[in-house]
Amino acid sequence: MTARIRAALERVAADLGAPGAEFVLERPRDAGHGDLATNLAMVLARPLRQNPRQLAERVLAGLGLPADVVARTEIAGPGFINFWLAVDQLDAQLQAILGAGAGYGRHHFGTGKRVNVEFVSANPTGPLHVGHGRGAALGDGIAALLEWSGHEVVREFYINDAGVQIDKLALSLWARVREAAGHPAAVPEGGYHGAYLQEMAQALLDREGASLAGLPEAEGVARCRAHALQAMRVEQDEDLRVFGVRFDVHSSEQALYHAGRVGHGLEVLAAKGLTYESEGALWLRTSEFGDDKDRVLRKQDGSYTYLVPDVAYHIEKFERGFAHAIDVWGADHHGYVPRMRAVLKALGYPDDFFDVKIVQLVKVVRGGEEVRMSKRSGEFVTLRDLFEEVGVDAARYFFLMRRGESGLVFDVDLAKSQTEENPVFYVQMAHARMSGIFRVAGRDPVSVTGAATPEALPAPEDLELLKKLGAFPEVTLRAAEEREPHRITGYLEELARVAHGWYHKCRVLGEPPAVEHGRLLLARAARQVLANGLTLLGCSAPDRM
RNA sequence: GCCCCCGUAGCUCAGCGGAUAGAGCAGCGGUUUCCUAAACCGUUGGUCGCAGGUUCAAUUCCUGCCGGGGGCACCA
Repeated sequence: MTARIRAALERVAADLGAPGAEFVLERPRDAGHGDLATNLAMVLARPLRQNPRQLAERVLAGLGLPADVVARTEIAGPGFINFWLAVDQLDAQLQAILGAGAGYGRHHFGTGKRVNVEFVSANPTGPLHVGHGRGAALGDGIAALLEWSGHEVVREFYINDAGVQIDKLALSLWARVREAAGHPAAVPEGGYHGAYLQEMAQALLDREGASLAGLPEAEGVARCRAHALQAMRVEQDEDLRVFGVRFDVHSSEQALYHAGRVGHGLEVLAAKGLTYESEGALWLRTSEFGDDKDRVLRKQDGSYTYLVPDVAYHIEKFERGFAHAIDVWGADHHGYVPRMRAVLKALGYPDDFFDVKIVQLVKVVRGGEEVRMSKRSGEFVTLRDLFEEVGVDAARYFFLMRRGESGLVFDVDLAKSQTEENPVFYVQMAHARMSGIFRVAGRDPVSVTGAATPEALPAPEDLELLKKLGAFPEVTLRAAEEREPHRITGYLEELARVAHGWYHKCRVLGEPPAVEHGRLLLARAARQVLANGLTLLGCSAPDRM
């Protein structure tokens, strides 16, 4: 439908002497401006040197769209052309929703493209906290949006299992093991003080025996390192599994070294002439590609900086054949973005290969007071604490409600509340109500088929609901293009509001047969779209609450 | 000092360069013989941080300020 009008507009633009004019044909925010509106006449005003409203008349005269497609048009405001679609197009829209079913809202612009979405990638040095949860929800949400647009998506978790932080973890656990066995010991400067390491130490002693604490330090630390890495992985994986996030690939920093990928990365950079030696260190010329300054790759002491394995990792992603590599990073890494961009640009990768989505901090509020978290002191809110308290659905939904770049206030009381004020509840309730109609009717929604005549949907609320349902594919398209799941939550809340209003105003069961049938179709469509949206966000769509 | 993000209603936030800037909550006023009142309807409330610029058109793009947050390493 939209495509047909767009094509007609393009033809008229060409006829008027402005082929290829860039105009917009969209669903206006204000229902009083029709079903579709275009700014074509205003865009043409400048090149054709003519008044936009006069041009709009010439455009309309040249369109020649039949009355069974467009029922009415008008020229409004500074030169907008508004279109009202013929009413029987609305039944076509209803059939499109029911016909597509669980696939309604999917797109194909990504077909044939492989995309890598890397997220969470928490250091294996402690339990996942709420910030990781936001990253998990966002990364999974973006991955789902990309799948919905036809991409082949790989969800990937990068394990920073090498480097200084892991050394500290191993030393910290070793200290706890010694301590628990009655030896004098202290968690080192800059180490991890959380209670979870005391528990882990005790569990390790129980399993291995007290002799563990008497091992020579080097061996004891090595044992602790191996155990801590493994145990943290298991714990994080389990949290994520319960949270509904599954990864296809776990990439390990250690493995990158072992597989020679790090050396390969350095060779690739050197072969492009991007590196040079200075002051005993090896540098990368990132400043020529948008970074503030050049960056060190190999320090004076011969060890590599954090950048090296990370660059090697992104080279590897490119060489694995991904069209896009999307990283979800915490706000504390945002300063790192220009540097990585510079490197990949220097390597000559396409501009749209690498994209970073930043998630700002999460502020957890309970009873109107902020719940503080501090990894150092060991007092923090873990992801598990949070979703065990509010439920996985609420946690995922809340994490996705805001754009990643915005700070997020997570109101625990609101997330738990079973009232209209809680957006997850509100949206799920709308789905449950639609389901309730079929339950009372004793019918399977899928069994309701056929066409809806205009007489079968007599109320303005019927048409309003149908229109809102019709907007879903545009929302998923834009959300996928921008990689912004919060657009889905916003839409679902609008849809839920319209659906609740419709439910209240428009009876279904017991109406004249034609109306009952039309509204059952509409309820089925609404239930489908609500379910599709919730599924896309990783939330359940309950039939009753 | 430099970089990034944010600044929109009392609060939390939406708003691909378009029309009279929206929603939820809070406030005020209503609604229930009814498929879940766990709901619905109406209404009050705005210098879109400030100043320039580009444009037929700027909350949106650009520049500079102001305010809030985050980041600045041969740490990860």
